[in-house]
Amino acid sequence: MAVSPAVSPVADAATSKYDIGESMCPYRLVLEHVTSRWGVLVLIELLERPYRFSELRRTIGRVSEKMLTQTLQTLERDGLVHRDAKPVIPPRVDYSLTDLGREAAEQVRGLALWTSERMGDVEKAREAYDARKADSRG
Amino acid sequence: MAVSPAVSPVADAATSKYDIGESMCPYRLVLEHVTSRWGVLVLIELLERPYRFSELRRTIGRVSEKMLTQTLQTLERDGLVHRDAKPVIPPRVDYSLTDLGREAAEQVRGLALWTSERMGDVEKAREAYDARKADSRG
DNA sequence: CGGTATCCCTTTTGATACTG
DNA sequence: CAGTATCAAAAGGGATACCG
Repeated sequence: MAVSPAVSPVADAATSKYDIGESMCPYRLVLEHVTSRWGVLVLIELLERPYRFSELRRTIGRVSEKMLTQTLQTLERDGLVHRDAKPVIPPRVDYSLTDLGREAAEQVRGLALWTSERMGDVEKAREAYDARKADSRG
Repeated sequence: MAVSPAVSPVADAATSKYDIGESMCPYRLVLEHVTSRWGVLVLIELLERPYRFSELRRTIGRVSEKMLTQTLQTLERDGLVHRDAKPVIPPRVDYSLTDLGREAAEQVRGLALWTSERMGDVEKAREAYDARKADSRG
């Protein structure tokens, strides 16, 4: 790749008509990083303890190498995750939360915890909603 | 549309090779709804007060009608948002949080608040990261 | 092992036009 | 006003191959 993206490690798209990405308030961007599909899970797992790359991959499950790499790099760039690459063979890289990352992860965990606690209520609401819909359609 | 989607108000894609969507644990789904790009913003705004559809649209800014509709319907189905459609002409629809939605919104607001407070630290981390990268590339 | 580079399909999002 | 329908663009995400 010629020019440094410097924005996010998304490698593919070389062309983008307009870069909404960085032009939106930067605060929204961080929020999207920590609430991203894999960001949420990575932060919560790392709250438990440090993890190696493939250990994290196994724990989260069904995440591709590419997405995990991308997620970790984004979080590292935001200063939430610390990457510790040991110069050994075979390579060993440990990921852990920074102090900043721990704060973020705790917020995220709060949300995740609330979700699992209230899951039952949500499912009941969904059933009621679907029943109302089915009813109104005859 | 022939068959009822009943899953999510995503209208377009009639075909999907495999439905990962609903096969993942339902808890993850709720989490994705409340942390979704527009879900976060809708919940936070509604925490302030009830809003009408287009009022919400203007307040959030740069959200398409389609996405706002979709987001609101998803949150309504999950029992987080209450939709009050008055049978008047022109139509008037007010959206507000349910008790469950208020709890969710408070969690989300906590995260958003943290993000805006720590934004400075994140930006410093990014600069440091980019500098390290630029440096290591010569 | 821990990545990076590509290719290509899927899902999401937005613009636009239209309806009750 | 508050949506729905449709289409095209963009982003997300996975499979594979390869490198240090």
